[in-house]
Amino acid sequence: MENMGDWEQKDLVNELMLGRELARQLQIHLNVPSSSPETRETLVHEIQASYEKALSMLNPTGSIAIGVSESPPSLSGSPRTEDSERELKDHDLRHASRKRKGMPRWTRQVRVSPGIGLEGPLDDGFSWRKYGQKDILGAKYPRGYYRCTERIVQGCLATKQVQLSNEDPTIFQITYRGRHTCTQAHMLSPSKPLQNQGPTNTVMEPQKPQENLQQQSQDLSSDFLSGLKVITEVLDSSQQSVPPFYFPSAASVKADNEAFSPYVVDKSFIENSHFSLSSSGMHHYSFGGNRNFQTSAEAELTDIICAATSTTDSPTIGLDFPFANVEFDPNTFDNSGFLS
DNA sequence: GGTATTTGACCAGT
DNA sequence: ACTGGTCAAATACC
Repeated sequence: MENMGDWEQKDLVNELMLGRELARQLQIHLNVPSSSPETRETLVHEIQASYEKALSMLNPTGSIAIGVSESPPSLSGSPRTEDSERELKDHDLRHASRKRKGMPRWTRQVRVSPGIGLEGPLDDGFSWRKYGQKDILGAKYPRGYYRCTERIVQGCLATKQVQLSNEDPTIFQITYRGRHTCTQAHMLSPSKPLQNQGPTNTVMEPQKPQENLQQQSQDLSSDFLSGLKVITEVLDSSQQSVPPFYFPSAASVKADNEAFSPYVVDKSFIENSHFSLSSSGMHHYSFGGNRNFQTSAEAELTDIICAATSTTDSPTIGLDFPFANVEFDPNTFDNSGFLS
């Protein structure tokens, strides 16, 4: 058994190494004329984020991590989450524990500004399928459960939960769990996110440099940003306290949407603004509606916080698997668009 | 008809 | 026993 100190130190080292690697990448990009300014900027921000994380580790009172703290780190000392997932997958997804206790998870909060239209956390480029919604004790709004659409085909166990903040309905709390093991993860590249996008939609620009930033800072490991687009419906402020809230599940929402409130997420938009990956030609999802809402370009999307929490050993974002062992996996960076 | 979502029930962890 | 997470049948949508 290892003591906490060891874990912290390990995470700190990982974070610092990550920063070093990012700096290295930046250097490479600086020497490559074809490298886009956005990429460089992203790297810079990533480096900063990495240092901030490292500092926050040294200073527990730091405000970076908000955690969704979950179960304590694995006592075995080895990052077994991924292995556990694979085991489950290998055995039988259906019979696997319904509560994936050992899954790493991190939360991201996204603010949507009513009246402006908004958007959310963007596209992570992953396709998600809603498999449940539940009222949570103490929460005003239900929580929506989404899983990677590649789950069945590729056994990808990544899932995410979306819920409106109790205190501030303008904030979406998105919790990612598990790592993407599907091909989507390998195809994503923040630097060129919308490759498959057909018509350009001005509605939302899924990948602004800043967003890349956010993404990378949250999950360097790539996979996760999840893609939601949240659109704020234009309603009167009086309605902000809002009634029923539903999550965007991709599509269906339409009918009910009308009924709900300030935030509508609706698949119908997809047509206007979509993101998606499509290696497999799956669906494009986006949350948000497009009816009376204003869209994203002006939307004030604020990624307020992102925190990563690993149930097992790495409490920091981006250190989740690949970095947990203090090894950089080129693919990881590749996924993040750091490498060509 | 195929695919995605909804929703009540079931199961596991605390 | 309670709560959160997932399953799966029913339903809706394209």
